[in-house]
Amino acid sequence: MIDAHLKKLRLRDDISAEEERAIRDMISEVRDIPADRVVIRRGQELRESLLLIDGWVGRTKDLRDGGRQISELQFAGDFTDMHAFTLKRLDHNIATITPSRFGVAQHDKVRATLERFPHLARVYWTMTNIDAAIHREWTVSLGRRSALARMAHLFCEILERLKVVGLTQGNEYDFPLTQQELGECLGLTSVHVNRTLQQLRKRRMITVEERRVAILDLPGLQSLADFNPDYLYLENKPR
Amino acid sequence: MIDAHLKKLRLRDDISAEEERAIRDMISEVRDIPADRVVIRRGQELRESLLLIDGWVGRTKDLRDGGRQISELQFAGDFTDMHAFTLKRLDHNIATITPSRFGVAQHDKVRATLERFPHLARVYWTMTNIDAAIHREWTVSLGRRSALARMAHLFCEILERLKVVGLTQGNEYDFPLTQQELGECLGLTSVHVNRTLQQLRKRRMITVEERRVAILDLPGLQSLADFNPDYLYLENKPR
DNA sequence: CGCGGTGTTGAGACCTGTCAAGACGTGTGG
DNA sequence: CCACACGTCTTGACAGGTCTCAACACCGCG
Repeated sequence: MIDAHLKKLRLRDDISAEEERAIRDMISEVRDIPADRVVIRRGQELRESLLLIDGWVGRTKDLRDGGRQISELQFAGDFTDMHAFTLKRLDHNIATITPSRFGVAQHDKVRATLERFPHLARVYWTMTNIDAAIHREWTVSLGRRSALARMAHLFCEILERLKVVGLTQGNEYDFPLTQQELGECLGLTSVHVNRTLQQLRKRRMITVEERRVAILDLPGLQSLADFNPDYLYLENKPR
Repeated sequence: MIDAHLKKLRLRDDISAEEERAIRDMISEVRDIPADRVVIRRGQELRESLLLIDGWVGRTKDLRDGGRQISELQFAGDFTDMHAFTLKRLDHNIATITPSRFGVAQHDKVRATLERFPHLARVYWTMTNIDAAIHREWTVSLGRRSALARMAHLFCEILERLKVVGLTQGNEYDFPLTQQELGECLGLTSVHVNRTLQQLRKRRMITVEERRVAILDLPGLQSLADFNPDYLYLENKPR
């Protein structure tokens, strides 16, 4: 059930059998949430963190004018709010995009586990640092890349991240976002998302249909996006 | 010398005298770097982290077309690359904006200290999580706010962060960025930065002169920016 | 069968970028 | 001490990318 999570961790560092047991023991409960729900609300005091077992989830912030910005997408295997273990409340919402299943880890239990296994503390610290790295790359996208390159970049990122947890088939993956939501990731209106998608299709780089993305020309897409996967830290090192 | 750093930590959690000694012991050396230098280069293997003692520094990423995006600013008291302790290399550069002084912490020493004081591990984890929160807020700025609101927001953020370490005088602070560099933070060209600054001046919200910012109408600026300091976690809680 | 959400298209407006030129201050070398 | 180069700030004219508003097609679902 948390296999995707272990895959994600083990891509970055070795996890012993004992540590694996400790991780499994942290999850006390499973919770299913429908699509389009705010699971964690900004500011709320938190005593538990949620491990995403299945579904797509986003970190979102609402704006005064009714708009919304998604600052990161999350997939199976991601601890959506491990940072709440230290922050105690979040500065953003956690909102489901699809129906999702979460494992619940009580902070008391997390704390005991991480004090017993300082190495695991470093591993989870690494994971939140990778989240920050993803944020930085989005900052670059939003600040400096054109709508077209920005969108190409996002499709490249999602491919790499889903690969880690075995959710790709070749260069294809399920893609449940509406054009509206895609725009909320990219800082674009849904109208412009629509036109930009058409450009990617016309260039025969991707197809998007039936909630599924197929990347036809990955090198071309990566080059268009100026995509360099270094920021995802897809490498096993002792942490 | 690391007083600003301790102020920053103690704003978020209590640090015992023993922990303070351990922190001081982590710093083995002081290093002075001139302005406009890349201190840490993307990808470089790191065995130490740098605590900024004095000066202004930015996390930067270079683009194919010669452009540059700054994804975060850092001031005295900030550990510029504590995340390298777990990541082992960075996905971005650390570049000085002004001449800067750093304290050096060897990772071996950091590791021993944090294993001895698990509470300090959580405190530093908290700090990197706050960096991530700042990244998210910049994502919102770049994705959804106008040039004017984005700039107003940055001036509000800098005021709050400098206040923590005692580098403000009322609502004024030294501000060493060129308009070019300010544009690299905000995803704007220097030409547009110039025009946007003029708007802020015309509205009598700020003055910027002689490398110094004075905020004349803080409530107005915050409202224009839709600024909410929650994301800076300016509160003392046990971590 | 009607309704709401989603995707698509068009026309026009507006924000921001591009290119270019000049003013100003500062540091450097002759 | 002057001449000059250089970086920074400023301004203007224009281009272009993205947004806004609007309308319509399509589809799943109650």
